[in-house]
Amino acid sequence: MRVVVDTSSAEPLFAQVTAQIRDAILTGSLAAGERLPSAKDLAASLEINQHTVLHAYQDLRDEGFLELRRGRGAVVRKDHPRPDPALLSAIDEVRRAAAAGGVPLSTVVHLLTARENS
Amino acid sequence: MRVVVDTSSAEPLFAQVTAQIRDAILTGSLAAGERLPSAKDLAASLEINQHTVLHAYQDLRDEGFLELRRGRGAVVRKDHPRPDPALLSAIDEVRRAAAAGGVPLSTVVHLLTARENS
DNA sequence: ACCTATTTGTCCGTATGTATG
DNA sequence: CCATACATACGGACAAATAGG
Repeated sequence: MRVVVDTSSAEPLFAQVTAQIRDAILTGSLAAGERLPSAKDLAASLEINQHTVLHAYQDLRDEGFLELRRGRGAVVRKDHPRPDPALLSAIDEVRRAAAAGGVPLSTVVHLLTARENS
Repeated sequence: MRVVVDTSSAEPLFAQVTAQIRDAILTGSLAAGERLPSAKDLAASLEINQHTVLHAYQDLRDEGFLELRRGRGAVVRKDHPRPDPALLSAIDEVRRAAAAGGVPLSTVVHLLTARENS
């Protein structure tokens, strides 16, 4: 499981971790039942605080992707959410339209994520 | 808006705050559009940490009850979730059954909330 | 246009508790 | 009994958005 963080990014560190792990699960590179590194270890390897990783883990738990247990660690749930086929095709459509219009993906990401702060 | 916390309770402080505010909203004693005290102020009046209150506020935001804005504070959303009538009647049913069987509400609460740690 | 105070958002560090193995 | 690992709480610091003067 490869995770990287960019301290200079505007995206919060915990959100970066959340997004990457969520992605790893959705793409299958993190299999159901698989155990994640402990928050302490992952934090050490990323050189960030353990709480920041725990924040990410807890968000993923709330989203239904992880099961967290004291003393045991974080495990990918077997019944974790899977992307709706309609969503996948919609994403595909966006990718095609962006490519056709010469719009860089970074712009698409910006349009997609821009919102009133929450 | 009256909130109290019990430090000796097994329920986490932030969860106590979350539950009481959620309840106040659902019962209407906290009206939509109403502004909550700042996390700092509420924390001071409860003699707990500001972060603990913020944790509660952010949970309630995630549940759709509050809108949080920097510099502005926490406001009850106009379109906050309302209890499903089916849920309310189910709760009523539980209350009747418990009363009929002489089961104390504390037992019902225990049965209802007992679960594997999350 | 500027400055200040307020308020939430994030991150770090530390400490303690609790469940697991 | 002991080590591991998540859970909660406290404290401090700084950033960013908002509101008001």
